[in-house]
Amino acid sequence: MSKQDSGEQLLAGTVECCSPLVAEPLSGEQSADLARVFKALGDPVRLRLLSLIASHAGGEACVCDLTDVFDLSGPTISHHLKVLRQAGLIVGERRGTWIYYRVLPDVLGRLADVLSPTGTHRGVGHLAP
Amino acid sequence: MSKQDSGEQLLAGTVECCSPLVAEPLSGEQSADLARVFKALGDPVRLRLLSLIASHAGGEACVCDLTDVFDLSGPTISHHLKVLRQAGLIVGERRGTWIYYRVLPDVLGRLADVLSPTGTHRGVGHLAP
DNA sequence: TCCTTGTTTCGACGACTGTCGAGACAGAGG
DNA sequence: CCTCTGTCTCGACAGTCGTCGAAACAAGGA
Repeated sequence: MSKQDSGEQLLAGTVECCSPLVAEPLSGEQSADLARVFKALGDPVRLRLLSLIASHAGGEACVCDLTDVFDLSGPTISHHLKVLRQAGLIVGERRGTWIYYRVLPDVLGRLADVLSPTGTHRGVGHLAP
Repeated sequence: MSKQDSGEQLLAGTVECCSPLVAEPLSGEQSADLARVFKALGDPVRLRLLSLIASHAGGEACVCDLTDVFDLSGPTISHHLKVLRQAGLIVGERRGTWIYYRVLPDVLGRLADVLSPTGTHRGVGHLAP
């Protein structure tokens, strides 16, 4: 356990399948990978954390900003941040006393692609050049 | 309780918020509604069911087609279909002996919108003919 | 050095979820 | 009428999840 987390950013890589849900049946492996990310999004607190971080000035927010928004204990917020981190949706970076979290936009774009009926989600055109 | 299910298609209506996650912080209510739908998508079996239905010929599939794909009992498949139904993602219609399920494309499009970094998901212009 | 503040990890608890078998309901066809 | 097939509902069970308090770790300042 020399690293910070176990499988930190693994999921972000696996959700690279760009065929939309409605076009062809998902394989067992694809659906398992996607489900992991959707499960991370399937909690109101995590969803709000994600949007708070993403919409914060500079695209990043420190934990101290996030804790005050909810009526939840610090450890609980930390737990949700860890889940989002392990899903490859956010990354944290320590700068001095505080830790700043930032959203990895590619994964969101790919998820949007999968959900889109057409699969044509322009705006993330530069994800795999 | 004269209807088939309790809150069958309620969620489909509430997920009409089109401001993307990354643009502004989600309210508590918005995040709760979105989380319900994402939670429904947060299971590999349900994700696969959804794509099997959506990609099936004619845009619909009967339960008998879906059951054979998985190593799961009938009641379990029925349970997952109910969850997808209650999330407003699919609808079922009985025709003779079999029950056919169909995907409601609007919700998927709106979810794609929310996840998209730009929020520009064209293709949902003609959702209510 | 010690102390204070910010953040995470560790156990523990109740609540929810996925799965199953048994049984009930709905149509079709004798 | 009865029977057969397809689908759903009902309980029950193990496993997972969200939450908390206590404690540990990290960095800065007196």
